[in-house]
Amino acid sequence: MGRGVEWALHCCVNLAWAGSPVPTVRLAGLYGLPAAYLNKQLQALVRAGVLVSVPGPRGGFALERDPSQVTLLDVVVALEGPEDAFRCTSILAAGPDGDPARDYADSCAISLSMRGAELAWRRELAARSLADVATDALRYSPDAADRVRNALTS
Amino acid sequence: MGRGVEWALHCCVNLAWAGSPVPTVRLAGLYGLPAAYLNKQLQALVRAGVLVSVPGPRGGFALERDPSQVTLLDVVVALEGPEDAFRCTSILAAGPDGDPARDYADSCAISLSMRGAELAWRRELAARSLADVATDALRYSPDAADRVRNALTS
DNA sequence: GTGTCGTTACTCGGATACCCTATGTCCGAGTGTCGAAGG
DNA sequence: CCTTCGACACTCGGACATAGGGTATCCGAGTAACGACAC
Repeated sequence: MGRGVEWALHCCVNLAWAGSPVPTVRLAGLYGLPAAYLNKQLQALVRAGVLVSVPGPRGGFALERDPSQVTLLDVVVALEGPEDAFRCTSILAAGPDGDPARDYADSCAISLSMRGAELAWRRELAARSLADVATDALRYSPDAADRVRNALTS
Repeated sequence: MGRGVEWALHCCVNLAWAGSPVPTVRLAGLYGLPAAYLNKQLQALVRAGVLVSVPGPRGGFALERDPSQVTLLDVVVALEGPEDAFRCTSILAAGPDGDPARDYADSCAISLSMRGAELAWRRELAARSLADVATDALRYSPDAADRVRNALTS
């Protein structure tokens, strides 16, 4: 999985705390990340409908929806793509008595097992929203939101 | 995820049906796979203790344990490595009031959520053995085992 | 004082290089098998 | 007929190329803010 996913998740939580648009340079400066590359990830989130971008001075990125309406799965899918990590290429089609024209993704026992595991993974990610994560973070360090807001608006 | 995982899983099920050592060329020939590269994957399975390799004529690869004692997770970990897909690099350490020396993997809410999801994924894979998969496959096409045995010993 | 306009600086967005890992290929070391020769 | 020996063929195992995607960077298009100017 791309490293940009970690950056994007942290940025989304920070944007939830910020409330107003924040430029990429400011977000990247928080953790010393390469701003231009982070920009690329945030663009993908805009295309996926997770963020909105505001051009010009006082512009930047902001959450499109309420933090409780954005799941971790939304962010991961936006950056990694919708296809599963395990790709069934239907190699059974070339096997003994296999039908070269058929798609075995829905009948091959291996494909089904792997897909079941990924489904469990997706279910966990879909059950956790940015708001949940932000709440957990505040439970651990209650003034994190204030510190982030200060750092982003200084 | 590497494409070799799919090949390795199918080969493991076929080896369970074969019972005796099968050379790489024979396994690759079943599905028209590149034999030398498949060999590389099988070597990794040997290093992980999933398969045993027998050199010389009448040699090849065979399962080290009973098919019911090999889980899908064993095969995946052998090829993809034990580390999680999501890598927490503790970028919080560089953030506001972050401790540059600390490892945030066990306290960062994002890291914990992602790890929880991967744990669910691993649990699913660990719950399915090669024997389970083979049984499911036979439920769909009952003579698959015979066909594979014939193709491997012809 | 107020409205208008031009300049400016700031932001995103896409186009452009680079590098590492997955992918694919090849040849050598080791070993069991088979056959022939000898007893 | 049985044993022994030697050559052979087969297999794994690791070392050697290649390609595609993640990673990183830069520059141009567009826009809102700000200040100056005219009324």
